[in-house]
Amino acid sequence: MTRLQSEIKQSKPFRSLEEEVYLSLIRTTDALFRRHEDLLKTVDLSPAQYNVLRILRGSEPHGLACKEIADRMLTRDPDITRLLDRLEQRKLAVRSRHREDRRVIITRISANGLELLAQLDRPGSELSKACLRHLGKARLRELIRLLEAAREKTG
Amino acid sequence: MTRLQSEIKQSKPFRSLEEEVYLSLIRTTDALFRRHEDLLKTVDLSPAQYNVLRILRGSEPHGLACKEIADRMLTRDPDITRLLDRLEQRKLAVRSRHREDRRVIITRISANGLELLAQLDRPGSELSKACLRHLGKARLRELIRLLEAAREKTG
DNA sequence: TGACAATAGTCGTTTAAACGATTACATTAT
DNA sequence: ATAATGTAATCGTTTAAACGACTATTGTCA
Repeated sequence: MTRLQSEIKQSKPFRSLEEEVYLSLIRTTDALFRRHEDLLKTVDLSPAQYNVLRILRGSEPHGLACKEIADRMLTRDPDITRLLDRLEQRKLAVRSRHREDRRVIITRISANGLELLAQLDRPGSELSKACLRHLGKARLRELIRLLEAAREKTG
Repeated sequence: MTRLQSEIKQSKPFRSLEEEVYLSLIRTTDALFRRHEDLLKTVDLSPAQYNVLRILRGSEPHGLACKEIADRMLTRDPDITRLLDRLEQRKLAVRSRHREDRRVIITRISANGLELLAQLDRPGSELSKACLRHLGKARLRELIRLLEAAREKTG
């Protein structure tokens, strides 16, 4: 009986190693994700909003088009427009139309947005460390290698 | 420049190995998750609904209380009631009140539900394999070990 | 040039996720 | 016995996710 089996109180063995890896990935990621979500809730941000703000900070001072933001996100979002609407309403981002290609809207992070991110940098970093530091550098590096290898065939 | 950095077109290095692992987990899991979601969409099931159906199949012939279902889920769901409502409406599950403790509702998977799951077993298993088989047994086992170790401090 | 296709972003609508409050029943302690 | 506490599940409401249709602008090519 594997550890994951007992965690989810499953009596039957997994169909395959591949399936066990997939389920283990979901469970591990969800556990970490929830804790980060809790942190973000303290400032009323969703993980996707936080992700976009960090992308925008990284693209300063030029800003990015919607589609470019979508490409950079960790998880796919089907409606960037309204996500940006909410950030703009809260004055965390600013939008403006591109001069040359008037189809494009350029979004930049605002001073407020930068401030909010700055406030989250330390606790976010500490949280990841608190959850994963016990693995040690060697195993962390190995995990990164394996995850990259796992993504190879996912399109 | 790491692989994940170029995938998300990030110019700055990660703050720490722990943070890189966390982001890599999200990206890897999301990629696999999406493909499974697409499969489930063909029969109009959400991943959470599918998860519950499999839990219920595993608990046959006794069925489970709501809280027990919640405990076994891969991801936390804040409203099992309505998730089960939908399964019941579609005749994939059946609910009945516990005789001894009348607070408890026991849910069981229906014949329809079992049939639907049976129909998904093969393609689901094939999908995981298609995404991960290239790692080989040794690396799959190593990945499982590392993921279990990663979950140790996540509560 | 002018029709047609491609691209960028937005919007309408349906559905479900999330949160808190609430009901119903069981258990415990006094 | 009964009040208080705990537990199981449900429900009301707000908000956002998801999907497809739609508008606006640019690019292509006969």
